[in-house]
Amino acid sequence: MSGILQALREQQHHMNPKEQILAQFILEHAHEAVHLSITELAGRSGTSAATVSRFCRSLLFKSYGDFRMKLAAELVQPVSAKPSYQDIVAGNTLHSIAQAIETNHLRSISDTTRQLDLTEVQRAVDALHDARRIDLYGMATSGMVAYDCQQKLVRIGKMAQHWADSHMQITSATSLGEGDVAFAFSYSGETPETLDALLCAKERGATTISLTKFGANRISQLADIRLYASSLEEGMRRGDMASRIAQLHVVDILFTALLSLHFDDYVPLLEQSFQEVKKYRKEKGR
Amino acid sequence: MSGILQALREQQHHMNPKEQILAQFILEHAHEAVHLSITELAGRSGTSAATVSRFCRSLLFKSYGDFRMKLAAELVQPVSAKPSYQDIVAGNTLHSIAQAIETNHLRSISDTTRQLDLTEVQRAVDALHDARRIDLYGMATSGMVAYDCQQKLVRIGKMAQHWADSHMQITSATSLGEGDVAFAFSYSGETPETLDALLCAKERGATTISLTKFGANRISQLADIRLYASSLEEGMRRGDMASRIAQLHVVDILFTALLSLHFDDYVPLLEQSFQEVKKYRKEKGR
DNA sequence: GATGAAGAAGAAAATAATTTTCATCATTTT
DNA sequence: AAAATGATGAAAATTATTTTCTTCTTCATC
Repeated sequence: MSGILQALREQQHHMNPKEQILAQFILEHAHEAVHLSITELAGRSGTSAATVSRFCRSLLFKSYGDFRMKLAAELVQPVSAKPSYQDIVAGNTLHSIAQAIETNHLRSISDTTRQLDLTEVQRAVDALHDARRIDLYGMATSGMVAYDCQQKLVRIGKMAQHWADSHMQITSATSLGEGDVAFAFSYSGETPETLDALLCAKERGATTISLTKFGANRISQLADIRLYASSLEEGMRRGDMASRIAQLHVVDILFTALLSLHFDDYVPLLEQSFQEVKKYRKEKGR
Repeated sequence: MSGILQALREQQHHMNPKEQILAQFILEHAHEAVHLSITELAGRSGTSAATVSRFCRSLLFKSYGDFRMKLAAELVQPVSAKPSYQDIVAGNTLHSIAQAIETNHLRSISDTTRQLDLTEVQRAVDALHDARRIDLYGMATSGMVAYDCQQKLVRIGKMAQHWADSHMQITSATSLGEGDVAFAFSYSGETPETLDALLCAKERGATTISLTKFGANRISQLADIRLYASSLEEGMRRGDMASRIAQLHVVDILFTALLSLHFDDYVPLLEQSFQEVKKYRKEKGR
């Protein structure tokens, strides 16, 4: 079980009463729900159309239609087609560990791709392309993803910075402005340091992009452009491993799209930086 | 190819002119089409909303919405149906880019798992567990992997260091000795800076581990314990993206194995570090 | 070649669906 | 207990979709 239904299950208990009822109905009758109009769904679940509409948008879908389509896409994949996420416990054999991690990573990549909103990707690509300066925020594991993204952007001549230090993140955010981009990475979407930096950047007029786990969270709520990476089930140990892979996967798609859409601008730079590294080594006597 | 798209292709030539145009557009931009409203689709395909509506109903769908949902469901392919590695060129659509990267990453993870030598993994786990100090070497993209590995090791109380700076790598390697571990990450297996550091560590008596692409290469030749991550086909552009994912995958397996085999030693530490981060934040007033 | 029948297609009207606004009610805070 | 906050549904506004109606084209027949 993954994605939308998973997010519903996790967030159900933090919802308003009627929204909980609605979430419960959808969880129990998902296959039926996707065929219902908003009014029908409201009727069947004992709520109102207004509540359903608000519900979808509070889960950060663009509309009820958007929600319904993404749910439908999620439901077509028969559960049997792919093994689901597996947790890791003490005393497993090496083989079962490798197997479980493989399953988690594969799943997390395909879930992420499936739920990727290409319109948002396009917007992110455009924002990055047009950006004067790019700031990347992320702590711990997500800091790594931010760093990876920075490396890629620098290689194509973008002015991109990542600060592992949370004070420097804020300091840097303070000097952003219109035409700049602030890109926040956070598995939970609630990391305070990352949130602060993004908020600061937004207040200065920078375009904000978020890459968080699926579902409503404070960081993506703040962002102009919202990207999501699949999350493991709540309570799963070390969910950040799969999440980090999924986030990198999204970064790869972004970067490749950026390259592909502006091939002539960037590819020569990339080639050049590769050659220069080689040349520099030769000069040192290799 | 199946269902709706197949039907469109077959029936296309028995349709009215505008419907043919519409069918053609949908066949060419299926993934885009499912995100469009009836008016948008009509606009993009050079027809009218009325035509689109009639088109859907003449194909025996209940409504445009019904058509759109079923098409969306059809476009989600099961993992098994995905092709092998794909290269990325200029001017691809976002969808094909996302698809290609997904395919590469999925493939690279399963290849890596399949070819993983669990005996070597076991040896690496033991070496890491027994290590007094662990040095991690890697440049650029592989530096990220090294950094990720360091983060994990530190969280379970290991003395692990990663230096992005090649001079510091050597400096640090110089002070290693028997009972220490030097772990080299390199996509190509030929990165001179990483090779130098590993060589230096080996000469001082440290146990050496390598994580490189498959096949003979100087770094793995030097290492006592050899791990491999799948590489994309030769000549593939930007193979380091998939390779990095594969390397992280191996790191995850290593780390999880380490945890699982010494559960009682490490898991409390991990739990503790997690709680401390939370507590520290609270004290700052959150 | 003119005439009319049949059907294709878009404009506009009608209908339906969705979102937003607004008023009400319940709950919590002061 | 009063005020403030927030949840909710009714209704209004907006938006999307379908149907109707009209025009235009094509093709068969005279």
